[in-house]
Amino acid sequence: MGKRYTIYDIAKLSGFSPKTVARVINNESNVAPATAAKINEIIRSIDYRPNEYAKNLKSKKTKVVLASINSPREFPLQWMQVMIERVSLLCQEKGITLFVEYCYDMTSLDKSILNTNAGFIDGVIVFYEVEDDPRIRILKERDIPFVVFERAYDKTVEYVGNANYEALYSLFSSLCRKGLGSATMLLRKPTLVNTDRVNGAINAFRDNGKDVGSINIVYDIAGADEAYAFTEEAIWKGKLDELIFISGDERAFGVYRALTEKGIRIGEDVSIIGFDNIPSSRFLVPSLSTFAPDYQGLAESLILSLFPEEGARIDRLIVPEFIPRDSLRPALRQDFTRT
Amino acid sequence: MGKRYTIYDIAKLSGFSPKTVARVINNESNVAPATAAKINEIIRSIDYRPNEYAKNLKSKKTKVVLASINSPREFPLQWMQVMIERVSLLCQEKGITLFVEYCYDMTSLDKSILNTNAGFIDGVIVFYEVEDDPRIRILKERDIPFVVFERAYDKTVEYVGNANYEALYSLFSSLCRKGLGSATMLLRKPTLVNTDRVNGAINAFRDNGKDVGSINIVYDIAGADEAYAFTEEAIWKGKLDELIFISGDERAFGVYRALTEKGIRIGEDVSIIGFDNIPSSRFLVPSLSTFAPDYQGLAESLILSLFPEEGARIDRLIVPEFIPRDSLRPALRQDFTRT
DNA sequence: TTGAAAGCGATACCAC
DNA sequence: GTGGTATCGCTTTCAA
Repeated sequence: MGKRYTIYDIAKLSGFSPKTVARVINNESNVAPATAAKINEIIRSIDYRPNEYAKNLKSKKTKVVLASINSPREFPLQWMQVMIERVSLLCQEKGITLFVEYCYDMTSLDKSILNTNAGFIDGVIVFYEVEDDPRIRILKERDIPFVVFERAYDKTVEYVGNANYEALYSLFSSLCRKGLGSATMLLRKPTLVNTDRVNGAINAFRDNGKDVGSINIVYDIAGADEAYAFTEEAIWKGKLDELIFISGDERAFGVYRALTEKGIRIGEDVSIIGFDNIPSSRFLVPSLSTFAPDYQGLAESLILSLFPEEGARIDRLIVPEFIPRDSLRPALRQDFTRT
Repeated sequence: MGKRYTIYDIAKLSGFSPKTVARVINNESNVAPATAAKINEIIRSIDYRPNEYAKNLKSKKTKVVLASINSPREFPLQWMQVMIERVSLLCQEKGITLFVEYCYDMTSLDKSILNTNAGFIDGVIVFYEVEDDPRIRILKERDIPFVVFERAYDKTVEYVGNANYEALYSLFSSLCRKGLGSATMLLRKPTLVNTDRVNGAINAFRDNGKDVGSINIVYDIAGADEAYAFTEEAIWKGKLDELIFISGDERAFGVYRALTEKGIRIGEDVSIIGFDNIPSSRFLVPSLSTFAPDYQGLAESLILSLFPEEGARIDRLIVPEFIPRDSLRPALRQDFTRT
């Protein structure tokens, strides 16, 4: 029961040699159609499935990708899941096997696949890279191909991500032209992703003849709690800017709550913009304006940079689409071309 | 460069036989301490890593678990991500390798790992089982151990999940005693998960001497959009019940929006309860009451039922904790013991 | 306590 | 077109 067949069994059953069976299995040329037909019939009838381990012992055939996720201690952010899902589906299409591994503690990678199974893995996607990321050290040491998602600290390294600078530059340029005078940017850490976003906004202000000092950059907004606390304090101190950009829609919920509690009207007294376009954003009252990353495109570029394909262009920086919604003051909301 | 060492290299380097090297690597007994020390030293110095494929060719040693996710077409729900993260971390601890695979189309599983690599995989966690799930057919055929997350349609099958019936029964009992008279339950499909929830609520009504007819069960609420549309219509028709339970916090956002737009006060005119305890729930205004599943416990039970451990009890049904918040009318909110 | 040799189930190379 | 056989790197069995 449950006996597993091998090519030798098929060889015996068909009367041909194991090599010929292998030829049929791998769709090699130089096999008589009749032979192939006969062997294929047997393969089907016994429900033969090759042994993955044997297949990869002599020569590595199966492509294996590892998605390594340095999970932030906060509740995971939704875009991550969409990203993984897209990557998973793509891998399936291309016959790539996908591991997903979360790691909490960058210092104890001992048991991780990344560290243990060199030679087993053909490519790694590094999510949430940190400065001097030990994962990247290991990957470099072991000569394993990898891509980082979003701009890497390590400049020598390939990455794929949102065109954060361009997105923010173009958004704030447009807003400045419509009369925006001041803004607050709430961000987690001064990561490269965030500094790109900040620089985009600042340069837009400058290039549109506005006072760069009117942009208030605030870091250490780890989650919605901090966003709430910050907003509450800003209201209390009477220091609320015209617009708040907050990195990550999930965090925007904290801003909304603080504002709502204090009776400040979002989309009228103040404008809010998020990033990621999680589905719930549409249902906030008023609906949250945000950037929608091209998750599918990002996934494709990620896989392509691990396994380049003839003639396939890799977009390393993909511009997210701005989705204007009711959280923008009417004056700021106009003239965006929704696609 | 990047030459991979084998046990033969180590044998040569140490002067012992490959078998002795293997003994050391696998911590077998019958090795002289001095021998072990010497060999271990060499292993460390050359940064030896065993070949996974060779290791598993003769006899399967590595445990491989596949998380198979039948992804709903809607944006993925957040609890799924938490679940996977917990499972991933647990696998890491136990030296289990975890694959994650999403599938959209239950009818085209051809390219999936599940279908392709039998013999490679030692256990599967099936998420979002559907009726007559082809995945389960394959798993049974191929004799691959598996668990289903949440109560399975297939009665012959092992599962681990939330104690949905108990959770809803106990909640609604408590609410009935505090005077709840009518309620609406918004659900996606009449899955077993949902019918358990429904039955829990209905029986609580009955056992507390309330009219079971006052519970309004509504299916086909796939996402927040449908929840919004339903609520809007209920308001318009003047048919709003005292309380709305909605399966999945994400969907509750639609209810909130409809209610807010119409000026109906949540937590006063009407009470709302969700399920999943996503972090954003706390930031809704008013904060959303919900059930918090024990994700860690669920992950542990899932892995344990795939690979039972001596003396470890498996909780197949884990009661989620009810988190009362401001979305409950004060009269209904009292007397819950927050833990 | 140690080692020799025979697999495991594919692939690869070279004959025919 | 087809087949023989060495080979991949480890485990297993049995003998010393």
